[in-house]
Amino acid sequence: MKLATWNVNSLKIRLPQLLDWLQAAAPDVVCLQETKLEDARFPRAEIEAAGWQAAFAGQKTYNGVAILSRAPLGDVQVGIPDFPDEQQRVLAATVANCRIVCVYVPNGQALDSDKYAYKLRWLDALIAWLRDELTRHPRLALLGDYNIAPDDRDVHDPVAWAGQVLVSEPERQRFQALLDLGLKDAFRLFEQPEQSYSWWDYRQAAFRRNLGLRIDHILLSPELAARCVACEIDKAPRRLERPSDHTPVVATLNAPT
DNA sequence: ATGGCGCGCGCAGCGCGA
Repeated sequence: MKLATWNVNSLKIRLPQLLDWLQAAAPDVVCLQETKLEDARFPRAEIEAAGWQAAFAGQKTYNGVAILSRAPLGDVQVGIPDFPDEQQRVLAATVANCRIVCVYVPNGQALDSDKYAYKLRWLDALIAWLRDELTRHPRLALLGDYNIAPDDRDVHDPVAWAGQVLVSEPERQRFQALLDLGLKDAFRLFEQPEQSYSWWDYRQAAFRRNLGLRIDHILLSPELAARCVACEIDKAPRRLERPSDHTPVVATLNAPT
């Protein structure tokens, strides 16, 4: 089973690329972020015609998450329980006996911003919810745009980025708190190329120069981590015309024994 | 040189992302 996450930065613009990528990469479950579409405008027909089930929770202009699956999606849940939020950033569903949680973590903008305080509160609520959720779902995968580069090796220029949003210590502590729940960073279960990133700024020819950050992650509960045989960043979509600034991350799991 | 690009909205130029 292949699980994937991709921040598409507008599903309206990226739909043709997404459909091509689904065909080429052949994942089983895909979590999307920044769809930027109201539910009434979600391209359900095109996605279903390509052979996918879809659950989605969107809004106009900002945010928006979706889960696509070859197999039926059950127990769809929008948002973090007991954390009222107008921003559509969380979607969970059960697929093939696994709980899939799709997240678009707030960016935070800057350390002195209200948005940063919201990011930390949001992450605390996510952690508390997942602690509980893991007791109910031993097979759980948390996929998405975390807007956190967990380690200096996930940053092209750690000195320039030191202390800034996406790499600050409070954010990294929240990422560690997710690992402390027993979740494993699928990408780091394996030997990886140096300077592996999942996002590059549109400016400064950042992709060509590989000035990126690794901020899109797949975290797996122990039971799923034990079945994980590969995790890769797929840079191919970033080379296309009008790409998303993020690129997909894919984890491959063996069938349960 | 704090911009630089791309997106949505909506029809000019701004807010936002990371």
